[in-house]
Amino acid sequence: MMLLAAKAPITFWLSPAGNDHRGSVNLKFRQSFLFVIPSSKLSFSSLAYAPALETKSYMDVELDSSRKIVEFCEVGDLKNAMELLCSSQNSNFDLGAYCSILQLCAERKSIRDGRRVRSIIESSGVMIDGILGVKLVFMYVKCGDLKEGRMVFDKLSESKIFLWNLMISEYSGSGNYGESINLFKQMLELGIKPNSYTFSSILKCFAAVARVEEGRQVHGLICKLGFNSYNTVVNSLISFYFVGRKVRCAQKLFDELTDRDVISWNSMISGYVKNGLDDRGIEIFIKMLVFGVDIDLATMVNVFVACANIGTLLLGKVLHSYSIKAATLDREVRFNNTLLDMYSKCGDLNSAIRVFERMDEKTVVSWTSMITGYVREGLSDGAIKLFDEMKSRGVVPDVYAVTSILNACAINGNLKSGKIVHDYIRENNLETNSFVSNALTDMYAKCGSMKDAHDVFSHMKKKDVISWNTMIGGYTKNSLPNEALTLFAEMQRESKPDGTTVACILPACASLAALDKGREIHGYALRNGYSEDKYVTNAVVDMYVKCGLLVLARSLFDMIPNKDLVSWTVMIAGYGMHGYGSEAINTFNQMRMTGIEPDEVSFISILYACSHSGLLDEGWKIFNIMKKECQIEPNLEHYACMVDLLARTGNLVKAHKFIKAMPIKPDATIWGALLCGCRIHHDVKLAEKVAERIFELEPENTGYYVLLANIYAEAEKWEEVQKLRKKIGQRGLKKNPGCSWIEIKGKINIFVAGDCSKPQAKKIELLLKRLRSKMKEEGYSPKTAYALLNADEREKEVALCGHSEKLAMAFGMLNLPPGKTIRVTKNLRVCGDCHEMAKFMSKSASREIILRDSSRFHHFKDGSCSCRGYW
DNA sequence: GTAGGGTTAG
Repeated sequence: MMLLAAKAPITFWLSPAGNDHRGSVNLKFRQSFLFVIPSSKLSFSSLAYAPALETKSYMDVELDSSRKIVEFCEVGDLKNAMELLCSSQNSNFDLGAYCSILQLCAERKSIRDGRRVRSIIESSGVMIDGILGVKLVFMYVKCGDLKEGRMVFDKLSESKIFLWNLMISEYSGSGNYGESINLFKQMLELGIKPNSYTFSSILKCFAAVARVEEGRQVHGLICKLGFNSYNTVVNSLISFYFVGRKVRCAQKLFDELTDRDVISWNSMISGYVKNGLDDRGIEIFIKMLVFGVDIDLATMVNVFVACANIGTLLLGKVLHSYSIKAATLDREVRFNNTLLDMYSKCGDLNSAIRVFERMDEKTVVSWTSMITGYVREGLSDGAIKLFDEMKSRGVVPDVYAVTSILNACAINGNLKSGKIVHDYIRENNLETNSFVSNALTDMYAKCGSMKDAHDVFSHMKKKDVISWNTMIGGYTKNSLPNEALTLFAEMQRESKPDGTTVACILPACASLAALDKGREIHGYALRNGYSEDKYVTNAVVDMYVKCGLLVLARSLFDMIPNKDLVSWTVMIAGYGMHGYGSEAINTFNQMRMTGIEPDEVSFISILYACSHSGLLDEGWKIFNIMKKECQIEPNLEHYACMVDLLARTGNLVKAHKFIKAMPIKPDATIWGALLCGCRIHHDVKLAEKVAERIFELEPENTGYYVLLANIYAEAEKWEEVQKLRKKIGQRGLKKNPGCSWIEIKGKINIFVAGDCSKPQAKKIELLLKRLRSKMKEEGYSPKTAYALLNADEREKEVALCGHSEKLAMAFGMLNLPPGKTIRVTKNLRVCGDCHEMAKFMSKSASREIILRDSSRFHHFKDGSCSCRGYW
């Protein structure tokens, strides 16, 4: 006795008598037993014991062992079958034994045993072909090794239709539809006749890769070969046509099918539901009941999905009780998952919770559906709690659960929870999934942390269009339009922007008043067929409104065939911004006449429009409509509009009273609106009172200190101005620097107050000086109060000349062709002196100037401004 | 006999 190999598992030869027969190989092979003992079990005692094993002649062993292996396999005892196969090595086990054991390996998905069986067969010299080939391929594909299975399949001298079908369905199951189709074509070329199994598998493949035309040809072949009366084949055809959106073809096949089974009915319901025709799906279901067809799990799952899509809670409830009475489906986890999802989508979270709590078995899908239900109801905290509970119960979150909870954190702005989820994602390597990393980016963006968002985004190996859109939209919504535009330019080099990209980037153009860029993107949307998308059209109108092209915006708005609430709101807000209050009201009334009722946002737009046009009575009327006709409780923003309206129109005392009578606690914005009014109507006393309240509420907001300082300056109370300046300095507050910009030939030129470093600075200075002296000649005097410096008039005048909006306007005069409208945007409110100068410029140079400040638009033409003082 | 058609979430 001796060891032949030292590697695990150790194989050694043992002669029946314990003698070494190595001298005669053939003899030894026939008369020996092959032992395969794992090295860990190899010990002196087992070696010592081995020679004492009972021995028989090889013929007896072979018959006995084959029969015994089959018997072991029949009772499912793979362990003993394997032990016997391995321990009694001989070349002549019968095929039945090999087949049985390969079959069992396949059922148990034990590729290790399967491979061992294969090596034993091969070392015994038996050819792998015929039935053995079939079994071996079957074993490999069932154990998940499609590649090895294919290699064996390719070597077989001839293959029965069964194996072709097996390979086709396995490739299809692993998502490799192309290879399934290749095999199908190959078998047709070889003259192998497909059967009903082939057709039902292959139709799914043609549907999955949307090769509808080829699928139709297969339909032709089915008819030619006479398989068009097989219900399995027709059922597959029905599904195929539904996937290809050929609803009528599917219905026709169903109508002509005499031998309908439950799957035929279910296919019809599911097909209609997947084509968005939920009503038709439910109709089929009702017919099914009328015909007395027994429903099953798939029926109810489809029907609940239809109810969820329609949002018909009542029908959902009826069907819930029906299905419990008709069958015992409510123990099925899939049934309950769909059911609770239906309840939550129909807005009945409590019923969903009841279903959830009664479930014996809860899978990650059940938990995810509940989490999504909570998110849907805006209960993000509850969603986060559920997620933690799920984890503590040992349910492992998958990609869906993680994206759903990230969505909850995003909606809630809960950065802390979001970061904990991110840690979990990192630990479990889920970041490689693009859904997860897109959801992570979105969560960070919605929580306002664009740095973290960019971190996730930049580490993504594969960025899809959603990744780009999320990031660009994130920058836009976080008021970082320049970053959005830079990323958009980068995206154009690496990926193709879609309609969503356009809808995400246009607000950035709007906020920068980057008209040329906006036009370019609008053109891109038109060329690529995105201009039908309602998000795009609304964003286009909004962009033109905010870039000052109100007339164009209106004509594009008129061309929108199905205006939704957002379209109307954009237009109303547009009129408001440009000071066309009565047009805003007309549009508002038109909207209501078409049956669209305003929401909170559109009320803000219309109230804002009234206040910027001084329409006091109309504003009040709308404020009352909001409460009485639309049952919308006004929020802080609505109150702020009303205070603004009262204060602007000079009703300062009324405004003050209105604030005191508010049912909700006023914030700094409300008092700020009153403070603005105090400035317009020069009420220093009230201003001081109001400012005191504001400084308590928002001590860090520099804007209000500046506003009060302006009020003092206009009243020439220089001491007070000085005090306030000191206060600002002590608190370490810095005045937000005024900055204006103008786009020329697509390039945005930014000017900061007093900035002399710009190109053409000398020319600009000269132009402004000339204009100033001309203004003086015609009787204008500079509004030096706006200079806010306790200096002499001459110095103030110099300071005024450095205002950013003047620099930008002058730059426009110098660089735009004569007659072309000058469009300037400013980050703060326009200064009174600049406002005067713009009026003058528009007249003396006969040029329209459109100035957008942080509050509204000013159209200057022939020496007057559209704001008529309301700003 | 082994293979096929309908089944929940973002």
